[in-house]
Amino acid sequence: MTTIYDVAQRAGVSPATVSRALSGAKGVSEATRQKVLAAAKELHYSPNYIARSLKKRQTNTIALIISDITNPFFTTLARGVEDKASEHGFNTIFCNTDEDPKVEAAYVELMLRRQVDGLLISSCSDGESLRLLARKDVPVVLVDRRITHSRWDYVIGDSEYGAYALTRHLIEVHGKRRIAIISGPLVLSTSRERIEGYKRALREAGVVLSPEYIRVGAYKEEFGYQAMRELLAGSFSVEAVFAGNNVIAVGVIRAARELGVRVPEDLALVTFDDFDLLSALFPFLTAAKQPAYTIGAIAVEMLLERIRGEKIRERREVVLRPEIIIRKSCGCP
Amino acid sequence: MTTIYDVAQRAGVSPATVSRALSGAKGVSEATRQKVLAAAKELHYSPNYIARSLKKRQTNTIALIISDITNPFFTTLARGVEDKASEHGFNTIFCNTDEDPKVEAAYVELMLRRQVDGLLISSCSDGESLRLLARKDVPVVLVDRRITHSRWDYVIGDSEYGAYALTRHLIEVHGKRRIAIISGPLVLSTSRERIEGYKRALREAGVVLSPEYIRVGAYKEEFGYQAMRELLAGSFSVEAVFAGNNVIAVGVIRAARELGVRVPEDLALVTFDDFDLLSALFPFLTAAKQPAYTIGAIAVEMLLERIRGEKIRERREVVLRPEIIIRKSCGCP
DNA sequence: CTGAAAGCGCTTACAG
DNA sequence: CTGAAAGCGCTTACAG
Repeated sequence: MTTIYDVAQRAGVSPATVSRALSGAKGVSEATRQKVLAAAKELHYSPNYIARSLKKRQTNTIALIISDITNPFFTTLARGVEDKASEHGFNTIFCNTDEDPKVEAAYVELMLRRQVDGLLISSCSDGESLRLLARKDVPVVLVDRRITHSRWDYVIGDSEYGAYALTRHLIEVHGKRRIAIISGPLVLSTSRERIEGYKRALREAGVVLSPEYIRVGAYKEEFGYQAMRELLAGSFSVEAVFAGNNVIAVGVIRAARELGVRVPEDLALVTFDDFDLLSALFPFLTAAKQPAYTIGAIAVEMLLERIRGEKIRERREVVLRPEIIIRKSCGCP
Repeated sequence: MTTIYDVAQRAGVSPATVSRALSGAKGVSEATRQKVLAAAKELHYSPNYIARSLKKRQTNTIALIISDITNPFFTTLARGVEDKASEHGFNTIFCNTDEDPKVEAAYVELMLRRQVDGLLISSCSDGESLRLLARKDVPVVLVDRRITHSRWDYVIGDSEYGAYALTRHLIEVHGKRRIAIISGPLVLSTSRERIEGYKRALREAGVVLSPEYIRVGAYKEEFGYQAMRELLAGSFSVEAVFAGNNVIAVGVIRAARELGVRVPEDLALVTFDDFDLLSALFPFLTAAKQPAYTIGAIAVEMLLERIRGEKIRERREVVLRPEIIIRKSCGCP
């Protein structure tokens, strides 16, 4: 491996000068710079960023901790993160927690050891596994899910609004009353806020439902499936379902299909998060589509500001309104 | 930041001993180890992996260079990579090239500077942009796309077989003859091999077509769209289309829809790569589904073997057969 | 079993 | 403008 010393020798200058010339620092004469550049080229010199990172205490790397890159919402968010980060010379390490707080905590610990300059986190807990992070002063921006009692900036979609709009649509346009919600766990802000929005729409319409209509579990396909089966098996005569997110929606559809329940004829369905490609091919699901790419891109910008050490005292809270896309699954033509 | 020196002082031993105790090396007495562990804990010591990487000349990091994480095939492949890599204590840096060789070359260069221990690459060129890599002896495993004249291991799907099976299905089961292919660029092995498979099926069936039925372009939605429009506008009376990959298929469907051409009634469609979620919800597209997750996982294992320096002389060529999933878009009930 | 010392490949005050 | 020197935080022969 050729180092800065080899280049220095070849160019007949000191390593310090090579470093300056290569980094484009000013105090270097043009002649020297050319000599160094030529030597570096001849030797196919490639600087070692690990050494630089150690010295500068900056790695130009950020971590993105999410539940699953395979979830289209996170895929798009991740792309937004990668694009914006690399635009600024940062690379991104991706971590999938599969909604397991233990895995999340382990990844956070590992990323800290790797000296990432900052972290983007969609936490699968209410911050419990992030307690060790709170003690450090490494920059963090929360994405998709906020943690109320933390001081970190966040960029999220407006869950309350999306849920409200979706539920209200079912009530007003389609005259549904018996609307169930199949929600993620209450430790997550998205779940709580979507339930709030759902409740507000019902309240405004004067609909009173048994608590059984609210199913709280996990953002997992299997939970959507189970919950839907239970709802269909019970004597609730559910007319419509609000799936807490796209993964749950998949389970809901599977359950409905198995039981011969047709969507939307027998059961109206609305959901959070869109499936981009699917919707391009088969515009079917009525959904609250969050600006996933933008969430990722904005989060990176905010993180980089913190990394640069810009003095921003207050916690920044960015809440982006989802787009309500009316298609067929709710019963619209 | 607390370092190994702080821990050493606290434990009343030398930094060398701390290093040994923490790394679990053997030559350390149990008593000393406990003292060190206790001191490390009290001080919330977190080892700096950058320093370790510099010394050990190993970063435990690999790079995954693909065209677009947003493409479901690569999303799943990436998940396979991340799972397998982290299982072995490696982290993954993701790079999206958007099929631009310049971007690819820049990423490769950058990853080398970052001292990744190895690279997984789905190259968007025929290796041109990887020329500088060929000179180094950093481990590389090609995924999804092979480069014939290189010495690197690869893990890919069997494009020739998949294309053959798909085309043959159109001919034998549906009696189609006028089958067009909308293919990616010829610099990519996947394109060439899919065209080969397509041609073999036609040849065996004694079908002779004008070269106009073969459209070569890019793995881009826009190209699928344009090519489909041209095919439909011409006097080819195309009965069926083989879309070179999933992205092209999306463009094909958009074009057909715009022109009021129904799939499969007016036009049969088969494609490479499945859309996992979409297919779970709407089983419609007949496709050659490549084992994307497995491709990623196997590629990592092979890469790690190279990184460990295991002496494997020959180039390893893993070709995984895609599953032919017959659904409705080809005309099957 | 333990420690002193060198070194991984850079950057950057400090002098001149 | 240029160089000698120190140091980033580890690991690991080499001694003892």
